[in-house]
Amino acid sequence: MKPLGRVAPLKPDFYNRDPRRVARALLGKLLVRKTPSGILAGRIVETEAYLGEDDAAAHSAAGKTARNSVLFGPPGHAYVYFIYGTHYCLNVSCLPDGVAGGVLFRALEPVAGIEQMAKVRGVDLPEEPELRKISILKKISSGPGRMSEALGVTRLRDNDKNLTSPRSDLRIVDDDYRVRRVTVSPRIGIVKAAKDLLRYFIAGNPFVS
DNA sequence: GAGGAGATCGTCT
DNA sequence: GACGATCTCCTCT
Repeated sequence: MKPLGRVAPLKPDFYNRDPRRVARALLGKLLVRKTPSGILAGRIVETEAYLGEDDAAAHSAAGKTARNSVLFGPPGHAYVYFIYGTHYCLNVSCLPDGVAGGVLFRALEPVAGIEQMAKVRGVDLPEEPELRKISILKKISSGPGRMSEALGVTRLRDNDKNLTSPRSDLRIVDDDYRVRRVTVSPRIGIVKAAKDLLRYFIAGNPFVS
């Protein structure tokens, strides 16, 4: 396995299909951020699919605006939005240029740069690895706002970034991790289309939000 | 551990 | 002018 910063990102074709399939396929992949002080990475353990103009809960439901235009663009681009006056959430666009759709990243299992991510999150991480309980590690990147802060994702910095470019400092890579079982449930925190089973997570993974 | 309220601002009505 | 694809802190148990 090459160093994480040198592994090629997933290609546009991976995202050029139904968001439900992308959301499921993204589980187990690594979300990687390259920074001057090192690599930050987490395994994707929880996602949600947003289907586009037919999905009442999706930002793209009311049509294209300046805010959501990335969702209508080519596949594999980052859609970052600001919510509740405090948090950023990261999505990736799906389907061909001109067709809306995306996948929200909801939780990561920290893999690399754990100390650096804990620091920016304000999480007090014990020196001794055996004292780093799951309950502490979960505070780093379990939840859409938390994982965005851990990786330094902002709208200004990352919105519309091409995650499939070899030059991108934010990318998704496959390290051949095999997901055993996926569970599906309703999406979190929405009112419209609240019953649709469009949330996907790795069964039994403790870092699910 | 559970539940409730406040934070805080860009976006759309 | 209302509200949201959330998180944290505080209180009560």
